[in-house]
Amino acid sequence: MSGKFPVSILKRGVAEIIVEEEIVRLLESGKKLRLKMGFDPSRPDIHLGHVVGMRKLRQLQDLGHQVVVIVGDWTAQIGDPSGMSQTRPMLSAEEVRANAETYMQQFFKVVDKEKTEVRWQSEWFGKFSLADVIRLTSKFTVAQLLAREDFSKRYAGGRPIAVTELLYPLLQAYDSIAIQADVEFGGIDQKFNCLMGRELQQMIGQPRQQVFLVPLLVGTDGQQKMSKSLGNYIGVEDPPNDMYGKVMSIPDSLLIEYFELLTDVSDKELAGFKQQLAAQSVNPMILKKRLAKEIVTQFRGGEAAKEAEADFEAVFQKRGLPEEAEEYEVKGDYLGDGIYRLDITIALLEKGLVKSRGEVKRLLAQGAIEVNGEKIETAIVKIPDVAMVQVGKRRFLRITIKKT
RNA sequence: GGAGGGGUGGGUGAGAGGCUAAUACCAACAGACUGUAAAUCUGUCGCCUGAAAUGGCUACGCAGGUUCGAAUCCUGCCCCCUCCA
Repeated sequence: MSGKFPVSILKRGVAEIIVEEEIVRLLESGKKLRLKMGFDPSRPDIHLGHVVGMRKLRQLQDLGHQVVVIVGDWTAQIGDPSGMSQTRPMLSAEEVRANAETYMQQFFKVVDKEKTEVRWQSEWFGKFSLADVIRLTSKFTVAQLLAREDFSKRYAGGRPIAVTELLYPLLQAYDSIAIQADVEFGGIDQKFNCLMGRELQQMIGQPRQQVFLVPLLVGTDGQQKMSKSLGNYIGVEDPPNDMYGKVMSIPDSLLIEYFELLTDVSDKELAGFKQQLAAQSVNPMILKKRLAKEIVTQFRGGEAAKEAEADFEAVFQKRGLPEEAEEYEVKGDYLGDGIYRLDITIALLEKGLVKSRGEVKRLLAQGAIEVNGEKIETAIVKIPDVAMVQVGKRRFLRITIKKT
């Protein structure tokens, strides 16, 4: 693990490194580094935004370094009782455990489990006394904490800042001491917290950790950072078809960024893509399909990616039908000649394709429902014993008549 | 302890007794177009009944009240925020 390492590790998909020279020195020293990554178990689902940093961890693991994941169970159980931040609900121990489990299982889709140590925050905070807490806080001033952009803005704007919020950076900083982190990873929005860790380590005489910050991935809306609560995310657990489709739904302008942060497509090839896009010599759709396939392959394997692509082509490019669809069985009135009559509303409702009867009416009025390829105007249809119902572009239901 | 501001549909945020199921924007959904679930344009966007005009129900923090009629007025309560102590 000593000596050489690919420069791209420090260049591609990196927002900021503090301090770059030091980290280079560490990497060259041959020391097995402890790479810290925190995880907030109040939200267990991993999406592509997290994957950016996870890929970095993996790259460094492949050089022989050690990942230390910290499950923030202790802070998650405290939550943020002020209710100031909805991202910090108070969780029970069981919830935390369950979340951690699903999280880790997703985490290891990218990060090498063999080279990962999982630590629980309560290992050290569980033993903390009030005196310890006060001792910890006494190392910092309010001004120091307010230096964080998020806080200073709110303070200046007269908006509330909960005391617990002020404390979180300190706790996170202490985590670095507890596990003796050499490098902490996080999104660029974690910069302040990570730097606190660095300072605190120095105060107690531990070598200061380096800080490795990755960019925040913009979500499918092309505007805001990817996050579950904004609904602009692509989850690593999303079914292949959804994952593929969601990637196809990102704005064209995000293409290069996604390739850069989420795939192993070489820098050289990337440069080519950029050029082609600029020269408009390629339809962005073609590149986006490549991207979608790459991403689905990472999480679901090549086979699933191929199928997802085939379905996408069939459904959206040829306006056809997917290979598989939800099944629904009902009785229908037999009209003779192998034709049945039934009201598809119930089926759509029960299968969750629509939210209400009102929605069915709206969709009908908009010509959005097809049965066996024909637009219908009322929910009462005459069909043979099997019918494929399509609602909009991407909702499908196969209805079969139950024979009694 | 004191002074002031506020709680409206998924979000932001108007409305200050009937014209309001509630402006606008965003999101979402649909249609058209496109080799994309990109972009763009158009439309829809509480629930239920009906083919539909219509009708019923639920909704503007909670509980009551005034009124023919309230998100809008009154009373009590709960919650949130800011500032001064």
